[in-house]
Amino acid sequence: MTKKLLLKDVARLAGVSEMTASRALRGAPDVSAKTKSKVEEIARIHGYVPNRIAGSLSSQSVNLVAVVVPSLNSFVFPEVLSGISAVLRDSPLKPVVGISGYALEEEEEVIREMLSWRPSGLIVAGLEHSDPTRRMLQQADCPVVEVMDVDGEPVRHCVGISHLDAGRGMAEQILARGYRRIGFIGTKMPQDFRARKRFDGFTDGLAAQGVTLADREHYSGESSIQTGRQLTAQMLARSPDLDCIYYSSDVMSVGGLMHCLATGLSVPDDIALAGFNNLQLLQGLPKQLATTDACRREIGERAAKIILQSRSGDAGGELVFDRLHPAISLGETL
Amino acid sequence: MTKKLLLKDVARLAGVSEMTASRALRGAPDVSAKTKSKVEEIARIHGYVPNRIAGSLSSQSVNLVAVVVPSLNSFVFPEVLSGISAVLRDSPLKPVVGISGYALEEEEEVIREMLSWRPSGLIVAGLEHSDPTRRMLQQADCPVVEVMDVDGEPVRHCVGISHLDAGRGMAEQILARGYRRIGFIGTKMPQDFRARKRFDGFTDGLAAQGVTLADREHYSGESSIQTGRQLTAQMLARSPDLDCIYYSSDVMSVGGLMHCLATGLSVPDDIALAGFNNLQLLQGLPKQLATTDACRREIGERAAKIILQSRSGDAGGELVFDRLHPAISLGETL
DNA sequence: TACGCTTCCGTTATCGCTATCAGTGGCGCA
DNA sequence: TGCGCCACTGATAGCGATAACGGAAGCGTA
Repeated sequence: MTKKLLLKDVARLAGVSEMTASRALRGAPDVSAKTKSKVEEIARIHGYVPNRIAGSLSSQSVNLVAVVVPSLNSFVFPEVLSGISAVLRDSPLKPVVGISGYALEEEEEVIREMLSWRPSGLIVAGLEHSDPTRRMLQQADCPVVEVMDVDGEPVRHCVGISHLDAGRGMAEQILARGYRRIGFIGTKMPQDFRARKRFDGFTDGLAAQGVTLADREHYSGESSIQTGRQLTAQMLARSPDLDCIYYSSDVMSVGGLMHCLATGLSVPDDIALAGFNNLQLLQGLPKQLATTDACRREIGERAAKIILQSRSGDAGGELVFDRLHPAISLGETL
Repeated sequence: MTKKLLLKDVARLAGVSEMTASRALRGAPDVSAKTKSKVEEIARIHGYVPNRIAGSLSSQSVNLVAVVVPSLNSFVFPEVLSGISAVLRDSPLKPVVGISGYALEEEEEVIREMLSWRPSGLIVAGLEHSDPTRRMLQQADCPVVEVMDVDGEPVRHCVGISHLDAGRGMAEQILARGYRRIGFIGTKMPQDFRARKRFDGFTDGLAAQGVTLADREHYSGESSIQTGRQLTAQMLARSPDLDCIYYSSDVMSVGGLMHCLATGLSVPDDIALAGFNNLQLLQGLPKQLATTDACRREIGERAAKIILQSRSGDAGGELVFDRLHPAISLGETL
């Protein structure tokens, strides 16, 4: 923990001006190879770490992309992130993650914090925001992409899938395969807008063919295999005549499958199961669970590309509204 | 996207000086209640977002704690993170996550990037670093905590468990229950130092009682249930007389369990299984898998507390070396 | 009235780096 | 020789906020 080392120290030690040292370290042009290597050498030896706060203030540019997601525990957002990282990898931009915890007020706080660092872009999950948040997004002087969902009014760019359609689509598949006594297990609605949309789409899809939900259960807190298993057990105890359960998340449907394995229920003969997301988690289970792919990685990739494009000169840049089309895989449980 | 709004604009609109506006918005003292609410009102109406880059440069303080972990996909680090977040929640500090991808060069880059933002603290997973990284950590003028592991020489503070002991402990348990034909499935060593230590501890523990590994398999890439299942199938095909497999991660042992479920092998009668981490994922499976708790959340909490403490005046602050003691749970698979 | 104290607000000087522009020396060419 | 141009380097002026101090009222007390 020696004295703080500043650019001017490096410059002095290298026998050049601050400006030249700055240019050398940033790889800016107009520095002779000899000078450059001398400065780099000095910086390396002394372990100089530039102060990006000062640098960014001066250059009015920050090489960060803010990414705001509801949670990292839920298995779903890390994959969006890796899509983003992959695209940003060979660009000067780096992603920075903020967690909103499925709460609009917290989201507002996190986004305000993020924007106060003047990032080069902002990617945020979901279309639903508090009014102040929406205003911040509108006024932000960087590209903003709302991801995951397309059912609503984006502030600016948008990449996602229709969760309404996803729910509806699964309803159709389930009905087409003859199931009629159908249950639903999902998160408490106010927290997770996309889960609500899937639910609405699902009941819509059932209603279109005159079917109504036979049972439903809403839980709060993070989804987990255990919760899925418990709620499935409860629901089947309460409504033993169900022939199919639709879950708002794969993690939960895995729990359902575990219940069936443990109690000897045959899937899908005794009970059919379907989830949502197409999590990596589903690979390797004894039965391939039915699910809808949420295009998570692709959403991340596209969002990052939008940021890169709107940055690269293209003054303004087209407003992107990217609606991806998720594929249902029936697996072996429908 | 109106013109950028600066503090001076807010000040002008509120009819006060920049300094007063700054104080009002930060909740600093020496501002009358009336003036304060007026400034806040103006700021709110116009959606002013302070520029923290300028603010931090001026005040020489940044309310961020850098957290560098190898991955977010692996199920293990999100929980460390939530421990950190929980402790930091009611402090002015906020965690910022960086991903090192199990590669020392990338870690070096990420840490350099992080430190260039002059955070109030740095938490990094693991004790193994490149030389330049180690030098940066030593010179950093903020508290530094290396977490997860205690088998080695920390640069400064350290919170974690002994993975050597964890491996050794599991070996003892396995031997105590009479297993002798033992296999190991884990990640490729150069990538994951803690997995290697568990492996070393494990073989040590076996050797202490004259047992050697009957088979072993190393994979690269992220751990997954599917990989666990495949490698288990391969290993059992190759070495059908194994009576126990130890995995370097729970995700993998779940895969092993899935293989057994699918092929009708009885656990632990035909084959015993044990993993590591005590992931939440294990809850709700048909069989409770044997594992070692890695104290992930507690590690995160303690690390964050160290940061908070060394910040709060305590000039210097004691050097903390916190060795937690993980508990083995035998579950139903040993 | 004079003096001290508190309360509140403004002026000035950075913070550490980079954009900008103004040199400086060397070289080619007329 | 003189001029222009190129390659490189340095001096100056910010970037947008805050720290530190200085001052102007308002009030109580002697």
